[in-house]
Amino acid sequence: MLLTRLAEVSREVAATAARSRKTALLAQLFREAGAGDVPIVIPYLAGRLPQGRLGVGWKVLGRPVPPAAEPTLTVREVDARLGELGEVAGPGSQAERSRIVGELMGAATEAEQRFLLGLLTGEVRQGALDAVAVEGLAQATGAEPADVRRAVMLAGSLQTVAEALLGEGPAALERFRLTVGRPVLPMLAHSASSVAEAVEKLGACAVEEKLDGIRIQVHREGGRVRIHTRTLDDITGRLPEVTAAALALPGERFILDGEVISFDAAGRPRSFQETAGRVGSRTDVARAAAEVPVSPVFFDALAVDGRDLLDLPFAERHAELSRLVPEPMRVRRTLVSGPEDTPRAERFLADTLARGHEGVVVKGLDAPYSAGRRGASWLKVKPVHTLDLVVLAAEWGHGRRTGRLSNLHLGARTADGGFAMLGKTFKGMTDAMLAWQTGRLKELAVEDDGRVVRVRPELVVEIAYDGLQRSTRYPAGVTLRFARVVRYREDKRPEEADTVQALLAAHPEAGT
DNA sequence: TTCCGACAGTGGGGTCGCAAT
DNA sequence: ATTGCGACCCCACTATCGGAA
Repeated sequence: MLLTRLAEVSREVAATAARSRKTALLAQLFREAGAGDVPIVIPYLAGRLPQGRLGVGWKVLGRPVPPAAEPTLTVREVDARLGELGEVAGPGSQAERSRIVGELMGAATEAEQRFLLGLLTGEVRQGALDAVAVEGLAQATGAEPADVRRAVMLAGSLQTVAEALLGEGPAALERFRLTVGRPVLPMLAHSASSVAEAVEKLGACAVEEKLDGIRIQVHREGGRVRIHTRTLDDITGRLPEVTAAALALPGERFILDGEVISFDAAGRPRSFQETAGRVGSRTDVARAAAEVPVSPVFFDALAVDGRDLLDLPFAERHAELSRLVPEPMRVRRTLVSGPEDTPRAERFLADTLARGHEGVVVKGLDAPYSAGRRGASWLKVKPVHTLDLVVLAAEWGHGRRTGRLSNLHLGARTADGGFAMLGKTFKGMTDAMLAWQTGRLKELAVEDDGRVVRVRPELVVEIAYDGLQRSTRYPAGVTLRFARVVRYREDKRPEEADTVQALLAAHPEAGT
């Protein structure tokens, strides 16, 4: 199959709004692709590269090269060239990658170049990624979409399922069962604004502490332990403590879901930055482990004694977890009978925060484990802080925000009457707000370099955020975590905005 | 040879709009 | 009405490469 066909379908998919039409377009293309091309075509149209990391970004891509006049590239050729990219390493590799990419781009037409660029930079923007590709795959093969989705969750990979399905037909889906040793996409949580709201929605529930660490899925089969992240990366080698803990448990074949986090000598959780830095260390794990030891803390069991627990109610899965994992290695929790019992949930949240944790996750007791989804039965509740900050500048948006000023630079007042930038945000704005702020900020503009528009610091905006992080990037030494716009405060003048000093005083735990 | 800056990739994430249910 | 998905981009961290010292 020619690459130009993929580029064409991707453009069509991007141009249509209806999901059903996107699905139909993808299904048609999957049918056209022969058995040899399908393993490449499906990931490409789902916006991902089968090879994973290639070491190609805007720098390696370099300057645009003149496009070819005629489409001649086949998807298999492209796949082979990109495969080469993953192979090169060591001195001179960056230049070599640039050369390969340049050659590939030179052989591509303008439309193909656009498609490849999106693929390589992870910005396909066709409004159809994995989930829509799954639907298309189901349609192309006559399988039930729900069965395909489940197989993808259990296999942890769309590609594997696609190959089996196209080779053997819908019967192949049977093969994809929960297997100890093969990672499964984890269940995710939605947000709720208060425990009262969460308990109201879920009724009888468990309220669990939410630890601010890294999500882990631990598989043990006999003496073999594997640890995976949320995106199913294998990080076993970086977490010897977790491997040891799993081997010490009185079970031979299990899959556990939990969090890995670092506690200080006093037993308080270290900052997310410290835990994440430790988990990210690969070169000298022994030293990293000595400096920042981590502990696994589990909250769910997907399999015990090789038995698949996914479809059991959470209450039963947790009972299995409790049998296998001793208390300190499980998250703390309390059971709440329903809305009338909300005060208990609120006390538990207050206690959890006092112990230095992020918040709580409220979980319905009846719900199965929804692998790979944001199940409505897990609701996280975290305290939200707000500040009135001043817009210092804004960046021009992309995609559906093209032509709108989108990403705001936020400043707090300093002692000398100026403003210190604390970070940026593009979140929380409605289309109406985007339109309004674009007009207002243009009035205040003092400079536009085509990317960033600097403005007179006069517009006050209310910002919600989850806390402070240490920063080497910003002058105050801190930045806001997960900042988002709540509303504009036209009733406030910049002199009334919050100060850096007050912010630091409000977050002594940031330790600056 | 060693150091340091820039780049790539990965972790954590919230909210909106739209299509589908 | 509600749900699911994709788009919108953030910041911090580590590893690696490439060029400067």
